[in-house]
Amino acid sequence: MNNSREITGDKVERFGKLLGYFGLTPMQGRIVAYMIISDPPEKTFEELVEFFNSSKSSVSNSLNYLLNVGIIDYKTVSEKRRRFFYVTDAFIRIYFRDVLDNVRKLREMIYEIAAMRSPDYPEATEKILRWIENSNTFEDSLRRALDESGEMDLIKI
Amino acid sequence: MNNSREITGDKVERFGKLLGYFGLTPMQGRIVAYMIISDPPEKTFEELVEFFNSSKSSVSNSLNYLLNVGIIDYKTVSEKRRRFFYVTDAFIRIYFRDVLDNVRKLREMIYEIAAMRSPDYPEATEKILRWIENSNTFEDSLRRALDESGEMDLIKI
DNA sequence: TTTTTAGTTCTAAAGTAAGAGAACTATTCT
DNA sequence: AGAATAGTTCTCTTACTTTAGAACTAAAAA
Repeated sequence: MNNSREITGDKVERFGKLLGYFGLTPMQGRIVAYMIISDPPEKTFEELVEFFNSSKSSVSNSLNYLLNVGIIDYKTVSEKRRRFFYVTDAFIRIYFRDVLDNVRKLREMIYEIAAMRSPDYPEATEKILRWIENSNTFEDSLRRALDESGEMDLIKI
Repeated sequence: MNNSREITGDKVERFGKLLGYFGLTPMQGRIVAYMIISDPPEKTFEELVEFFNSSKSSVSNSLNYLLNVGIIDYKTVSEKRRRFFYVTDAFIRIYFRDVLDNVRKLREMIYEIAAMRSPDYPEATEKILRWIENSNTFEDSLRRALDESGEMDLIKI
């Protein structure tokens, strides 16, 4: 238990880095990772600043971003002023919602382009129409997966 | 037709920017967008440098990246030295393959964390197990969608 | 009313990444 | 062999992002 802080810190860094692939900055990733890995899962502003030995501004901005997109939320305890932040259930679905949104935009754009292409290069246009089919396949299955995993929590966010 | 170059350029910028959400740099996005929008769909190095009025290094690096990940390919014409680049069919699936890969890594990491958590906060651990379920749902449907859209072209890349 | 708590906001510094420009290279043509 | 083609590779600049540090603020406590 004496070097568990080191081990935890290392895991937080590895997990935090992985979260970078999902669009979080290093500090945002670290915060989410730390909340998931350590006990208790609720952390205060001050605890985060201290654990990471980082600036308050960095933690403040990171927490506000994470709150805004719904990855974290907080609870209050009566007779206590500070907030206790924790990671929400919606975390993974938020990422997929963004992916879905991008694919929808892409499909719309490709559709627009297919419609305005000259008839001189039918093969090129056919290829584009296949992309639209592909996009539809991905959109449908993503949407189904989102529904399956319970879109309700997302809506309230 | 006199200002079609302007209109095309504008569409290329808008589409290119959208491709930025899929992880491409502005120049990579512009190149892919231009190849999709304009006729003929095959473009040479020199044409790209000229159309975008950009540096050869930027186009060279962008093309090599796009070739490496399989978003574009090229054909040669006998008795001609330069290569004719075009966007492959695999384009959208490559993006989803990356998403799938990230989700798999995330699930593995979450699983690892869930396994080593203390039993003191069962609710937190339960939440994590729900994330694993969620990840599985997304992974399965993405994998199915990838299979459906024909993984074969991807394998040859 | 003063002080403390729990942050926020502003400016600036450090670190990254994209693209430019020029020099360089390998192949082909003359 | 010399010149041209079709790029590549290197270094530098500019722009953008992330984090730090310090000053500031609103609410609660003393």
